[in-house]
Amino acid sequence: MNHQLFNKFDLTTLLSLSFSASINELHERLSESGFGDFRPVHGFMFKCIIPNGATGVELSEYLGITKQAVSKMVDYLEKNGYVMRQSHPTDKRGKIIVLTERGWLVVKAKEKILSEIEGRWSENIGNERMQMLKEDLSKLISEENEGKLSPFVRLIW
Amino acid sequence: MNHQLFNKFDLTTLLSLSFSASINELHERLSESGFGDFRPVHGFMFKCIIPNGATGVELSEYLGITKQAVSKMVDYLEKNGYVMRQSHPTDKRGKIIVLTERGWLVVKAKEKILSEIEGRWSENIGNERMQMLKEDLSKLISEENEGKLSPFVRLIW
DNA sequence: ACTATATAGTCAATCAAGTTGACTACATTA
DNA sequence: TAATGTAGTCAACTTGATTGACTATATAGT
Repeated sequence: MNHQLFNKFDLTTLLSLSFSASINELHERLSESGFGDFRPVHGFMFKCIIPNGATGVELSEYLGITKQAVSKMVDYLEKNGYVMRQSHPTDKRGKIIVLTERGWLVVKAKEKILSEIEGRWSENIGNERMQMLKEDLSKLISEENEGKLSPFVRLIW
Repeated sequence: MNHQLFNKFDLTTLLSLSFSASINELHERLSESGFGDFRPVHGFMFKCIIPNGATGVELSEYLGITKQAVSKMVDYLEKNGYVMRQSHPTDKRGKIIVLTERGWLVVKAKEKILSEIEGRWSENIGNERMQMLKEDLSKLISEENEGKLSPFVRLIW
């Protein structure tokens, strides 16, 4: 294995390529499982919807995009059967977005595939090194975000 | 430091967040240095142009996008003074895209900023751990790509 | 040599996922 | 109760992709 070939890359490039590899495989396999209409952008949103639903404004803050963009994304996901809009229990203006059964199915499928990928990578570099890797990345993220989860980027270097 | 907060995340999420953190800081600082019109998508293309230029088709294969998309991106970069189209020495159909002086300036600025970020992160987790991290990521990428550089993804999980 | 086909690049129309601004309905505060 | 704020949607626009059609030049087969 000539991973020396990649050793000249800066950390940012390595992060980009490893992230891409993971996300590519995930969505290829989701597509094979009948979730071809579920796109990479949707996954991050689901994290905020789980487990108790979320309002549009909550989602827009979590994702760092406008509420209008969220609204359109929810239109798409509702049309394709992944989520539902429910009326808010106390605020008549508000709606709560929750997962449908199909929504939960894609979440389960995602978790299964990602843990398989992570498992395979663990075999490659070893369990201890995988543990270290995750710990170190966690530290870097918490340094950057001063401990709280922050918006992400849709673009790449 | 509560990086335990992030430890529950799967590897893919950790890669996404750390990549975002890095790319966000890079482009904020490039913007402050007068390269606000240089966007994250352009960086990956530059890697292929350096050092000897590249044709449109080469770029489209490298980036995994269509040659039409490349052509439009080159229009933009040419308009903003980062690249030039030169005629191909042997193929009258072809053009070679090369960096202008301003193109080289942004590359230098990028390298400086990224190495500063990497340096700061090294102080955080330690030099040895940083070395391990890069080694492990390199291994994962070379497993996935069977040793050759492959297209990337513009989307996120 | 000549015709077939393949390739490099561009143009035009469309799409996907974001943006800003305007608006309605409901909530909250003074 | 009047003034202001907030949740969500609608419409128009932007950016970075796409597919399909086209021109000019290269290359391969006979």
